Amino acid sequence: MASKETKQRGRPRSFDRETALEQAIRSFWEQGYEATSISDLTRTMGISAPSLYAAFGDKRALFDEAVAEYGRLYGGFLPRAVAEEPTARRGVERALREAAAEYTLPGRPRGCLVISAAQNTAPASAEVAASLREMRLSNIRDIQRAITADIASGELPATTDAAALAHYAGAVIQGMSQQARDGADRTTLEAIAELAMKAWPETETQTEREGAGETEGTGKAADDPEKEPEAKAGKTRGEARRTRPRTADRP
Amino acid sequence: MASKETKQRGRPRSFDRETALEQAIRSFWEQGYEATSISDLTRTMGISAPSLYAAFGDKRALFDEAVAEYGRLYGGFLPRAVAEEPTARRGVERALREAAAEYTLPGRPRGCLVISAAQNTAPASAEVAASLREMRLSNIRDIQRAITADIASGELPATTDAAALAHYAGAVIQGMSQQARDGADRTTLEAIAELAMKAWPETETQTEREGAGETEGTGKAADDPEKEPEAKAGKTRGEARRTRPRTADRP
DNA sequence: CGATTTCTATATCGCTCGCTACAAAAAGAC
DNA sequence: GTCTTTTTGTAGCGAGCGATATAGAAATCG
Repeated sequence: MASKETKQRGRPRSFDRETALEQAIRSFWEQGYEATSISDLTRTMGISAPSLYAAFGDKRALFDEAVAEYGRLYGGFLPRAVAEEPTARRGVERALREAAAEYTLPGRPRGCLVISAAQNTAPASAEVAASLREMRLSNIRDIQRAITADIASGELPATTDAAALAHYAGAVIQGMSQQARDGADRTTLEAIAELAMKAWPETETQTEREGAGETEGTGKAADDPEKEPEAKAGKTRGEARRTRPRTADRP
Repeated sequence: MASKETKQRGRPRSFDRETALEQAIRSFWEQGYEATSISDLTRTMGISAPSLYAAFGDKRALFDEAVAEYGRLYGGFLPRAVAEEPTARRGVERALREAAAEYTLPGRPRGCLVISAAQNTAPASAEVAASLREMRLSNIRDIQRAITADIASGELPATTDAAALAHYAGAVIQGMSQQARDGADRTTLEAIAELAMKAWPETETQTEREGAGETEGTGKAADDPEKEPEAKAGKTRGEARRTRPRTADRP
């Protein structure tokens, strides 16, 4: 099945679907779901309404596809950082640092589409709001899972309140998104992120290790956001954190 | 000067203007500016459209009045806390604590109208968005001013980055608002607030400092020795409640 | 009592919304 | 070429938007 040899029969599409989707992402990212009208979309995507509906379904389907692509291209840094770093602290620290950069990159809408595109939602689009809220809660659950694992492994004190710490980190990220929309620059957001990490509980085994002179060497390279496509940025990453080396940092 | 003794000449208004405004606040608070339609408003306010326009002007004027009244009734706790507490730390700490309560009070829309009602804004209402953004920035400037004063007085280390610390506090508050909208309960928000304060710089003169009497400590000493036993719904009127004296933060 | 003033309800206005018929246009299949 | 399939632009659907014209209802004034 799925032989792509057969040529399209009818008149070929005169626009690039991915480019058009990219423009739709920008519109939704900047204005949110409700406030982005079909005529906004047809203008920025450079196509007519019937072409839009033929290629993407309806407004809701286009938005869903835009959100999925947004997660693949822009918004996946948080679950990625949490999944890839060996400790929750470093994961959150990296996520906050990357958020500071991602939320303020020149030439992009500011802040996080998922955080901001659902608000101001009329009852008619309650489904959209609920869907995006679920994504935000899922991100917080991801963080909480990492924290719980660190408590179990002794990386964090047994007295740590995992849920509270996770919600704190989520709040800081959401607050940073809000402030980015309000014009805060990258430096300001980075300062916020750095301050926020001062609230993180002391590492249980802080004094004993620290011998491995890793410090900067690898961190610099692993710092670059949006590098690997990360197959699916979707949710339901049940055991995504099994990559924890648990042996300090660097072999 | 203007004597209100003169009786109204025509047919008297058949609804209570303040009650109607209160309902308008709820609608805008829950749904935001854009998503709240005139028919939403006439339904919840219990009046017809012409009555609404006669009593409040247009939708924008009604919203402005609703925001002003919101600040008077609900949203003024942050500037109040910052202004009334003797130190920025205690001001922010109190503001965060009050935000946790205010954002989740039963029978009220969740979160902060100012933070959430402007997002998802179409170009047509750019003015509204700009106006609310300016209010958020003003709140952050208030915090920053208090921090700068504390640095000058030696209450905070001279190395403290006032702007960064202020933006951090603002981000935490905005993140808490977002999470309140997403269903976080008061306990969760309080845990976030408590964690956030662990990032606050150590007080310079942590041990003594009580009798030295800085200038502004004159009348401001109305910093209430615990008299109110945790007033339940006592939301307004800046009575500074405090669970423990300023000796230490940790049990 | 009219006369005047002000509020209320009905019934829209012009506009934009998301969405879609419709037929011409452009390709492969025969 | 002719037929079939798909995309294209035009043009417009019903519904809801913010805002109003109009006329009747309810109060005070002389």
